[in-house]
Amino acid sequence: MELDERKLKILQAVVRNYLESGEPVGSRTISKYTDLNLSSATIRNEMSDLEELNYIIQPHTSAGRIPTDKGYRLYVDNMMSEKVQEIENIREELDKKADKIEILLQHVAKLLAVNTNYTSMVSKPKYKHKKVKFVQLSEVDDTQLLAVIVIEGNIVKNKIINLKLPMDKDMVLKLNILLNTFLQGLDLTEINMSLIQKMKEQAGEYSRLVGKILDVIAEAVGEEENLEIYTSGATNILRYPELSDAQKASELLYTFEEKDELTKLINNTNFGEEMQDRGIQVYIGDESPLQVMKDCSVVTATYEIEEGVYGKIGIVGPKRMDYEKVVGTLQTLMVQLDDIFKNKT
Amino acid sequence: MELDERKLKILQAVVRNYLESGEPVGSRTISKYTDLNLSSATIRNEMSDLEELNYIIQPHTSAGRIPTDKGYRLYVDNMMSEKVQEIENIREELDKKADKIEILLQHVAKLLAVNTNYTSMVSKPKYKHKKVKFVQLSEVDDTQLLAVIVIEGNIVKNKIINLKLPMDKDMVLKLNILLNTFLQGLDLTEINMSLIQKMKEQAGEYSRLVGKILDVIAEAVGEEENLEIYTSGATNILRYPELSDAQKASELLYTFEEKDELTKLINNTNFGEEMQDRGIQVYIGDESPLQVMKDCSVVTATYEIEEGVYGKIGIVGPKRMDYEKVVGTLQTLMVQLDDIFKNKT
DNA sequence: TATTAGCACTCCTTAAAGATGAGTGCTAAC
DNA sequence: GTTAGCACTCATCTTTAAGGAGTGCTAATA
Repeated sequence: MELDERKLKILQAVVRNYLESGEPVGSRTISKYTDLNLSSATIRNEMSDLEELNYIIQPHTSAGRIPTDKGYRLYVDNMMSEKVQEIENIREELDKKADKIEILLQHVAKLLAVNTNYTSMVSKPKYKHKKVKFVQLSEVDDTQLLAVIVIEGNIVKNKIINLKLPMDKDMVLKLNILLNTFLQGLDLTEINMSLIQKMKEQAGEYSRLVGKILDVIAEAVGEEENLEIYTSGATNILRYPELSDAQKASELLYTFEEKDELTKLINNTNFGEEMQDRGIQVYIGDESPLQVMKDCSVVTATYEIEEGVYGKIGIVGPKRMDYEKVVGTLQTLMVQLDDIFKNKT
Repeated sequence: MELDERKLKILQAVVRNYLESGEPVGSRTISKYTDLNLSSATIRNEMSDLEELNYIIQPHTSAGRIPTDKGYRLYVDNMMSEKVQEIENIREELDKKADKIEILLQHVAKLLAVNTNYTSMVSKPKYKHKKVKFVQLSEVDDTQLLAVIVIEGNIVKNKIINLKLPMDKDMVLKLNILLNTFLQGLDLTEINMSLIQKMKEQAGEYSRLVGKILDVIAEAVGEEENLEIYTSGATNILRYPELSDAQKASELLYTFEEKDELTKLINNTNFGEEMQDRGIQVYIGDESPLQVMKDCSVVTATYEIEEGVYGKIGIVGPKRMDYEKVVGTLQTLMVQLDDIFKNKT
């Protein structure tokens, strides 16, 4: 059975109302709230139908209705097709901080949390198949070497290496040439055992040092792998009574504190269901990849900082989330971020 | 009026008991709990005295007693003088991660939180009057320069600088020499305008580049200034009913999420009241420098990673904190950290 | 036929009213 | 100085009742 215009409007009214109040909404409220000019009795009949169709549900007899996951879903799908455009001046805020990507992202997270009153999370972009761009050893002092590695995306890693014996200046130069000749332009998977063997041979007595440096490279690249996540506004969940009972709140907050669970969310790119614009995905209740969030809704968006290098931004809140605002904000943010990254490069 | 042995023992019993249960403790409980072999009636008389002296208090008539801040204070002071020594094998845990100081400290925070079931925080050590140890410019490619700065304490900072025109290799070399000659061994306050002027003169057409690099240095050092704080186990506060009502919990959690308030705690080194060993300080209730923590107790300890370079570790929990354990754990931890830093340098 | 008014009914929420019990203070006896 | 005993207080828990929001159904209406 298809929903006619009127049922749709009523459903929408129920959802909207519930978003604001968090209380089950009754027929009389809808009757007044909408411009349908129908009596509560008529609404009741329609609501009864909607309940039968599993879009809304009564928490108990003689209570108003609240949307089911299916109801939210319909609402979201419907709403998404409408043009949402709130050009905000988020941009200004961002420009100030656009210097270091970590700080920028942390800032983005905060901005989102403050703007929406939900919890936000931002993942650091994942560089895949990063190539080594540049390697350099320098003497800091007699017994300390500094190894600097630049990989694609201008990620710079460094490590201090302690030496037992002072090193010849010429040797440092030689090693530098050796390292760069061998490694430049290579991707981590291409640095294999036979290559390492060759390098060590050429390094002669310093073969152990070369080994160490390669370790640093591996570590540097690897570190980037286990993707970092920045969160903000975790305490916002306490604003919503339906999430803030001791048990749930505690679990949720713990998840945000520990963060490692969140990677599941970030990695869950379900291309099939992906939304049209900018990869915005909405998970409602059980749809979420995370069990702890079964009473929440999660909205994620993908941002791209350069070809093939992307990260995710997410909002976690109660099911009665203000989807319009969240999706709108995320969309604007995506545009802004795009801009910033384009102009930067 | 001085407390006699027996009163002290009773007070101690009240505190201990309350630490465990979180409930007001009655006379009968004490009568059984201690080895004083006194009837509950006697205990009642003594408790009545203790109440008059403001060491304990009744939340309401016909309830047991709970310690006042003053009572806790006496307990802590008394307990601290006793030798607490629980050599734990925290060490093992730490060694694994002792690589990057950020990771180490984060790990310390987590370890503490897990071990104590309270919330922990660790501040990154503050390097004062850091001297520039080494500066290096390298060409990454035609239009990108990499500036690396090593400052005392082996803190490495780097920044990619985009060039409009490719740069001569010789020039890079020259600039490197220039930078190092001028800057090595200098402290930030010593890099003044006249010095900068001189350097720019010598750099000729690249004076703007020198300016940029100096900016990077300033930024690098400055960044280190606003001290970072790592926290762990913030959700632990929800374990304690007296802290976990919506209002308090929310404020506390927010404080831990935002962190910037915490600097007040970290910076509050009150040398007057400092504890004998290793600068352990205990703030009970209102004694805390932070208003939000007026219902908590805070224990902080200072660690030193090298002469004059120190950071702080803190534990925040309910007033009925297991002071013995916390102080003990902190002491052990201090020893371990000392060890690690000594061996590393 | 679709809409609406009216009414009985359900069941959550809140408040009030006991019942319970832990713990005290006091007194009198040991 | 210590202790047993007992009346008394007051939070907490349980029960009960009142209130009210909202529904479903039926019958009347346009």
